[in-house]
Amino acid sequence: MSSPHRPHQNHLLSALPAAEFERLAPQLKPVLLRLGEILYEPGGQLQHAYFPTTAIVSLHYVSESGASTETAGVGNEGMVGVALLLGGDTTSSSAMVQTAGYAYRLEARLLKQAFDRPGPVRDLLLRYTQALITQVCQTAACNRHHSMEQQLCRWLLLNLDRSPANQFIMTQELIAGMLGVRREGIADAAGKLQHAGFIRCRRAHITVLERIGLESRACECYAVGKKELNRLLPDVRCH
Amino acid sequence: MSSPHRPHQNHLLSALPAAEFERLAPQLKPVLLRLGEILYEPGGQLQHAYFPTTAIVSLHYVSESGASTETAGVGNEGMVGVALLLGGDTTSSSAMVQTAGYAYRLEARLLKQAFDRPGPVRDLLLRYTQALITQVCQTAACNRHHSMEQQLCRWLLLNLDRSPANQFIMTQELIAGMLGVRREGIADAAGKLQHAGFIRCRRAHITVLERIGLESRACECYAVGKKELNRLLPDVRCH
DNA sequence: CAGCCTATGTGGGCTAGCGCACATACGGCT
DNA sequence: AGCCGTATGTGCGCTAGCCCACATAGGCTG
Repeated sequence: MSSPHRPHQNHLLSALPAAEFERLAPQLKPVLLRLGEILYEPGGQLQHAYFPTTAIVSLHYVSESGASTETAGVGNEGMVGVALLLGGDTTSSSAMVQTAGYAYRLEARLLKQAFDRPGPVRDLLLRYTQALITQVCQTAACNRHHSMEQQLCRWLLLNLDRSPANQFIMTQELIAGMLGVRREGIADAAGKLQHAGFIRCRRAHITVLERIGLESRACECYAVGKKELNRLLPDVRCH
Repeated sequence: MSSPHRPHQNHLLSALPAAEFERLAPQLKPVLLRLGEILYEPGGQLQHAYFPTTAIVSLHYVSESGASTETAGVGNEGMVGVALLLGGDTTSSSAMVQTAGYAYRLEARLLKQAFDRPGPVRDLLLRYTQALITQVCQTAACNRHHSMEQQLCRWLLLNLDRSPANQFIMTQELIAGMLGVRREGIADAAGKLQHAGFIRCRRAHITVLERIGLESRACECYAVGKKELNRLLPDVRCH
């Protein structure tokens, strides 16, 4: 059956050996995440971890002045709530739902329990943590050196990989907020990509027409990051 | 005795319970790290972890075009080689010695062994990993939103906390390379700070005269990051 | 179908930081 | 002391991205 309620749509879950998966499965609760929903805020206690299937979550760092930047995104390739594994029960980041959809939720206590046992679950989660760190490092470098158009292309591609469709339902303002830039900047960059025929923008919709085009204009960060993810989580199918 | 060869000068090591420390101590080998030495490069196998005492190591992400950015620094508050814990034996970052000094080196195999046993060593290392992630996230946001002068102040303060003295032996060119900006930019920002009387620049030397001044011109990132580090590693004295 | 709210396109002035090109000054060396 | 290599100060033109202000145009609601 093709309901959205299949844990295997999350690549981390599907990479687990059958026995481990069966043990975890009854504890996973499918939840619908709504656009804009905050899964956790800086300083708050994390109650659950989330394994997105169709939802996409954005991890930000929000500075005092209110300016915010996405440090990493999490979709069906990952898990939200790595801080639970690392022992600080809170994070200084916040996690916001960027694309509405489904995720499987696991109670913090149960996650820790699964993680404390040596074995494939722990290994997988640790490797995912490294992949996440890599993504954040890349974002730091990308923020410093690459143009807005390059960053937008990278961002679209990253999220395309996490999406079942080739269309995002999302305002440019929201994207700008994610990347920590001005809306006008995104409008400008998106305009160029649209002229080139790579994407098509309608009100609150962005459709990707030519993926190759985006890849050619993205900075290397996208390709490098994807390669690294595949290296770290080789048993996980990324499309 | 006040030789540089005391593991306790590293805050992670000194935070371990005595019994754990004694177990690890014979496996720690003091090494002198020279300025510019590369501890590991992207893709290379990590052979050792390092616990700096007086040395400071800079973790970078180097992009294809050669442009590089520091994603985090590691001094006596931390450890170089977190990737060993996470299971990818390599990293996509590189680690370079930014301030010459001493560190204690631990073989990768022994580190993993200590980490695999549940207990304080593992908990501490995991929490340190989270602190490191926080630092990288901050760097990403800081790169996006804050001025060069603010970032320079943050960088000086971070490294001051890791230094026994109030002086850095280091060219401005090197600092620029770390931050991923132009040398002239650093010269400019440093010039302003010098005019204000906060620092004093001689050839390849920067002396901090008024720490408070730097704090007032740094972005919030410094204070927030330090607070978070203290929260995550409360048993570790940061001065 | 008409009205309104919100999303997107566009333009003008401004600043930080870049790239380049020198001038200068420090400090180790013979 | 004098030399020379390297570190630092400075200036100029350029561009990306900022802030602000407004024009347009989807698309939902009544």
